[in-house]
Amino acid sequence: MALDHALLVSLLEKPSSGYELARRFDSSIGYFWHATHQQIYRVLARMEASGWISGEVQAGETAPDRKVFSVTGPGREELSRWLGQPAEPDGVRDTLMVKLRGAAFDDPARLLPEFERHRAAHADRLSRYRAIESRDFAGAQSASPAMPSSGAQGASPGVDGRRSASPATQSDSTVTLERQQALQHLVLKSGIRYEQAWLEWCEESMSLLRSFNQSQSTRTTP
Amino acid sequence: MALDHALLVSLLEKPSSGYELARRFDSSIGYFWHATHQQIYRVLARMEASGWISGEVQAGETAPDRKVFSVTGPGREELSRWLGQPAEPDGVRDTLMVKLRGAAFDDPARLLPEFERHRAAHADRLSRYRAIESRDFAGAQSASPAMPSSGAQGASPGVDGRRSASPATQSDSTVTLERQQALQHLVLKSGIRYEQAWLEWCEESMSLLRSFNQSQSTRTTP
DNA sequence: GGTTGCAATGCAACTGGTTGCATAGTATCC
DNA sequence: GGATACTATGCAACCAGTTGCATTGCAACC
Repeated sequence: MALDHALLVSLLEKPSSGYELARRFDSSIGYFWHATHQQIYRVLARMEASGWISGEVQAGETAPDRKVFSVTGPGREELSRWLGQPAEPDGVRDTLMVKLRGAAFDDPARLLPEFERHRAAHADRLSRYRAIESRDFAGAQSASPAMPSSGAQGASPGVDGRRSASPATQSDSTVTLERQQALQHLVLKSGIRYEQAWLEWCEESMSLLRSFNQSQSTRTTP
Repeated sequence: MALDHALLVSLLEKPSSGYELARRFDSSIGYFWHATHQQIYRVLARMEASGWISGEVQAGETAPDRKVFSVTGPGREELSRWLGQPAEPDGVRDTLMVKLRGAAFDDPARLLPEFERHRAAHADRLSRYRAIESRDFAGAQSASPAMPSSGAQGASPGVDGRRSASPATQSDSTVTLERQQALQHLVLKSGIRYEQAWLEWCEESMSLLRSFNQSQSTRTTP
């Protein structure tokens, strides 16, 4: 499984409590790997048991206690091992595709509201990515071709771009910040490309669905 | 869950046995929704129990017996209900992203072989999609911008494009073939766009990784 | 001073998905 | 005629992921 390793990476970038990680997974890393707090707590417990991470309880004076985890030597080794190990490309799983094909046996135009919603959600993600990019990776922006890009420029949440990495607390420090940044930028750019492609496709799909709506709008329910 | 509905759609497109579905899920539908034969058999059993599908055993004379399932009235209703119901956009889950971020704490160049493999896999998918498109949707091809697009033009497997749909056996037949085809084409186009975007991003990533390789190649293992 | 709300952690039960194994017939290869 | 491979189905055990609920502590609201 890769949640373990996603958490290891996250903890290397910044030692954190379970709660913090869960919030981080709602933004930054969570854009390409999601997990609930439940799952995170369980995996953290497991990893602590196997010695990959160690937790230290910080008694909060003005806040509840929190258990902050950081990666141990064995944890780093495990990560390194995992990195070197080949893995199958992950398949895509998009429910909308199933719905599209299913719509052939129903009224396709009924899907329009659903597409509308998804378009909004993806447009929102895209604009958040762009905001992060211009905040944390200014100077090397992704090219942005002419795109509709509706509203939604809400302030991006606590994403850990530039300011995240623990300064040099980590014992060995070959970990140059530039390197880390460049890699994080790549990940972000993948998200941007993905959302762009998705939105273009969405526009195309919606036109088609609309055209169905106008011509033959038979069958409301079988 | 959506596997149930993916199977319903698949069975509407063509009544099939579990085995057949499993093979279909290795190609066509499986490009955007994967499942093992185990899972498929289990879900089929469950759906038969709830009356969404009904199976008929065909004693094979020259081959082993097979149980062919087709969608019932209640099954169609369930599909229709599901189609009308809003769903959250599915999140992306790509292990490579985790690895990229993790690579900052290891030697990033070690990821190159992995990227090479993934590039090959994605390039392969893309060319299979294109093959299907020109076979089944000739005349309305996707625009193909200048792309490296390595070799691998292997014959596409038994994907159900044009020839799939059961002619008019289905009781009601408002289901025009053109409509079904257009929707299937959309799904395919989404796959094409996705793979294109992925490959472009992959090239960019590999250049960066290579540049790391040349400059500072410190740290082989921590 | 009770209510609402958020930070922080966790248990328990369930569902979805994976892995490993078992079986049985048919076809083909050498 | 025995080995190998593919069609076709399924059980059992396990692991990953989700959902629902419970608790404690602090802060702020009115």
